[in-house]
Amino acid sequence: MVANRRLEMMEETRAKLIQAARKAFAEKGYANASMDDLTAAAGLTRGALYHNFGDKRGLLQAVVDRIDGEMAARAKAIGDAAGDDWQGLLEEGRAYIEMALEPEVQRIVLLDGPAFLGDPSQWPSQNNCLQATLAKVQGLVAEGRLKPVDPEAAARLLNGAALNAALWIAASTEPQDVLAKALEAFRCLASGLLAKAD
Amino acid sequence: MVANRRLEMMEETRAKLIQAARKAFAEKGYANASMDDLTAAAGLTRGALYHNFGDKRGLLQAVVDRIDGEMAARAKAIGDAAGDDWQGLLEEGRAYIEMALEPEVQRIVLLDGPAFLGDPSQWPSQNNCLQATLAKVQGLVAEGRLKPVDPEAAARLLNGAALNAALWIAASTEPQDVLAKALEAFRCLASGLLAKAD
DNA sequence: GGATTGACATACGCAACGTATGCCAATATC
DNA sequence: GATATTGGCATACGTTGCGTATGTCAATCC
Repeated sequence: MVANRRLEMMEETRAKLIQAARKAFAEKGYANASMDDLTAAAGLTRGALYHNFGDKRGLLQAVVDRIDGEMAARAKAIGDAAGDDWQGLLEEGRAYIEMALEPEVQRIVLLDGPAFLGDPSQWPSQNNCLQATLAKVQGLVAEGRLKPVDPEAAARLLNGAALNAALWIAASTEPQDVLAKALEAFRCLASGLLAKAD
Repeated sequence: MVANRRLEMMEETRAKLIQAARKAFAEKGYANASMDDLTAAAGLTRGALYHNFGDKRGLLQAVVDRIDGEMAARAKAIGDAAGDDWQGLLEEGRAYIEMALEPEVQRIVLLDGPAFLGDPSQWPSQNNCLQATLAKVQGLVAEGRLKPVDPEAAARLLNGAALNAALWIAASTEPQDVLAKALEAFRCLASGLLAKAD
């Protein structure tokens, strides 16, 4: 039963480091986060870091994968909850915009991620959020409810629009007000994909 | 006539540093660009840098402002060349996507800029590109050709969509093919803003 | 129960940023 | 026109932080 106690410890170490990194990266940004401070906050040293993640970028990669996965799960749950696929797509967009308001998501996944890891679609995690949106668009195109547009193109542009909306909202002094405007504009843009106006 | 020879020299120094920085930042990224190397390539030392720009971020700021200004000028020229305002908006979007394919623009303005300088709309340069798009959208809304959507919201989401399209294209192995798909999708999305289908 | 593996800590070297200081030419002052 | 002064830029230094090489100790293996 007790299997490998060492592997258990290692998983715990990785979890502690990822947790501390989420906090540090979100607060100071990837570039300004000190690995000494970060590991010390987790009750470890840089030794554990380089042993488990190779280098600083490896840790960022792990953190991004984790958050990206959580985002995709939330978006999928919200999208699936809507009975209608089209409503699901809109809800997913809304969820994406709202999630992007969280400092962790915004700073780590949306700003530092692309800058230090390169284009998100090339990430090993495969950008789960994009995949979720893509699946919905593909379904709607197949049903004929959307114009015969390239599904990947549509999904990517929708995601990009949502991202910028989030950055805008986060920087504004009236987030609620701006959120409403952004969602309305998002609905307008998305409706351009419809085969016929609803 | 000869006015201040020292000020002339200083302008030249600033220009040389900005030029070298454009190259270095585009090739290695902001974080990995060494100020020693960069200034040496310009025939200067870090002394000139800190005297003229304060710090490394100051130089990035100056470079971004410069490129952003050039982009806005090009986009405006292209948009104005179209007789129709709506066509102008689409052309501007196309121009934005295509410009974002240039490594300098992509790496410096779109990736490192937001990561190290924060939200673009907060930049002193005021994000000229966004302003140009915003002006066109405002005009079209006033004419009643677009739905009464918040112009700033629409402009920001359009820009965001274009940006993601560019990242996608740049990372693809078939840029021309992907560019076509992206432009088609962009047209679809934008048409969602129209008061009535054209 | 000794040998070995491996997870993590410790110690070191190096690169790069920012600052303090120095130098020298261009302007100002008389 | 000679001296004083300003300021643009170079030089020198301290500090921080990453990555690697080495050490240590507990958990598994034979």
